[in-house]
Amino acid sequence: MTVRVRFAPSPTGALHIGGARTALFNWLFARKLGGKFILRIEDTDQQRSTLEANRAIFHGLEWLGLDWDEGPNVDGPLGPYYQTERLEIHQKHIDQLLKEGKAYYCFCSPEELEKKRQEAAARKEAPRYDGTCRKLAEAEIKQLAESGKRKVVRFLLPPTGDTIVSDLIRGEVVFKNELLDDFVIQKSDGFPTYNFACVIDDHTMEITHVIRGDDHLSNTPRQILLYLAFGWQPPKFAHIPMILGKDKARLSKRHGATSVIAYSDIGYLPEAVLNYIARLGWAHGDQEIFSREELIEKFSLKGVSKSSAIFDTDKLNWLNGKYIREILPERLIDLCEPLLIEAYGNHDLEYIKKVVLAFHDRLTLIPEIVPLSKFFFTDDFEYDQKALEKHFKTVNAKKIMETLKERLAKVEPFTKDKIEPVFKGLAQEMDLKLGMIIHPCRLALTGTLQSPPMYDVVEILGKKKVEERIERAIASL
RNA sequence: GGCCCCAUCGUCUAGUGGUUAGGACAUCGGCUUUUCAAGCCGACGGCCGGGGUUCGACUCCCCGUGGGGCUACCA
Repeated sequence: MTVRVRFAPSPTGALHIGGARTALFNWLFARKLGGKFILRIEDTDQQRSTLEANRAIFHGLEWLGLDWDEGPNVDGPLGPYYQTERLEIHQKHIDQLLKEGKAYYCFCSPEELEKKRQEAAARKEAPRYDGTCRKLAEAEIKQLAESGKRKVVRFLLPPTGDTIVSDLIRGEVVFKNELLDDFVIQKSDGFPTYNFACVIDDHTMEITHVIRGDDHLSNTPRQILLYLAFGWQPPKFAHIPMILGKDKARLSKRHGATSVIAYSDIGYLPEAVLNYIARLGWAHGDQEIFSREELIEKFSLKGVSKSSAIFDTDKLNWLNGKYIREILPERLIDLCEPLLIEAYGNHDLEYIKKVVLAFHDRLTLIPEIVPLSKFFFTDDFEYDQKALEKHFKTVNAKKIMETLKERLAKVEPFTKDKIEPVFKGLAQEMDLKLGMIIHPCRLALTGTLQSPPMYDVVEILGKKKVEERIERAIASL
């Protein structure tokens, strides 16, 4: 039997980091085993589901390169792939349970239930549904229904016994049926609840492995009971650990960027994010860097850990820097160019390319190039105060700069291999350490003490700018 | 409250009864260099606590503690 897994987000917000990792593990599992990766949108919450969130989820998955074999926009034999388009299927199964006496109508209002819950809590009892409507007679049901009273459908649970979840990551987890209550499977708006729709859809879509967040483990016995009620074979389950924020609380907006797309906006590369989240809760020996192909090759549920993981931006940053250093120059240029144009207006593309390449090795996040390269695009910069004290207020600073200016004026063509000897020759003639020339020069040209290698900067800036800036420096000496 | 899951450096993790408990990020130091990064080398730093089991426990069992989850007409 071929493996079929699914990622089943609800479109109530952007694709967040946790969801992305769940999607990734499912995707890797399918790709590794030559199975199918299915995307199903669980949009049965009419209040919270939005079209925008739906698009955001696609966008996030696409950015990470997690393509689905069946799902929205990719027809498959077992669709549709929006849960709300499967309502007849759900209804049919609701009816079946009702008919078989495995489910029943409940007319208790939310207010009544809430009141009972509070009372139970006050008595320090578990807030479980008390089964009021379980014993309703046929005639009563009919009458209540005809009176237009809102109703839900509840699943009738076996009152005793154990339900065992056989989890691929956690082993066997035993739940006592008596601790569960008759949960709602169809809401008063006629929509199925999560636990029900999930089971019906997973079964009818022939899902073989349910790989999902740890937060669903406690829901699993309810779902298994449903499978059993239908006489179905449950899929295999694998509950992966959650991702937490620095404060060990579940990752949320409070922790800053949580949506995958936010990471794109901040300047992370999709391969870095992919690599990072793959390693959150999963390991393959000591290896840290994995290409997409390696991930597919090496992924296994056996490597998934049981404990939750804290999201560590520092490590993500390190990975991102590593990936940036490895990407093709053309790609880096494509990434940086719009940011530079936005910040500094239009400039010659060739010039922009040279600037970008000068910073290729020194970026952790793409947008860092904007402030770092400021001096390449504007004369409007101040000298760093401390640097000024150190490198401009030396006895022969003026002499050095004047001589440097004269010499550079004669360089032709103005390329770094012609520029370098000027600096070195000058140092030798004046019996100075090279730094004595380079430091003030860097300060004159960039206003700072940090820049790409000096000769590169001089060349890229060009003869005219270099002269102007050295003059400006001399004037301030 | 009840039930469930989890527990190795600050963080991500390797480990599967006998190891100097390994790697990575971060931090700190050194080297290199025209600066800053990068890179290389090194340092710091960990088996949550208590009981068992065993010749021997990070590893197995129990209890505690801590963290997380579920307990919705959310998913």
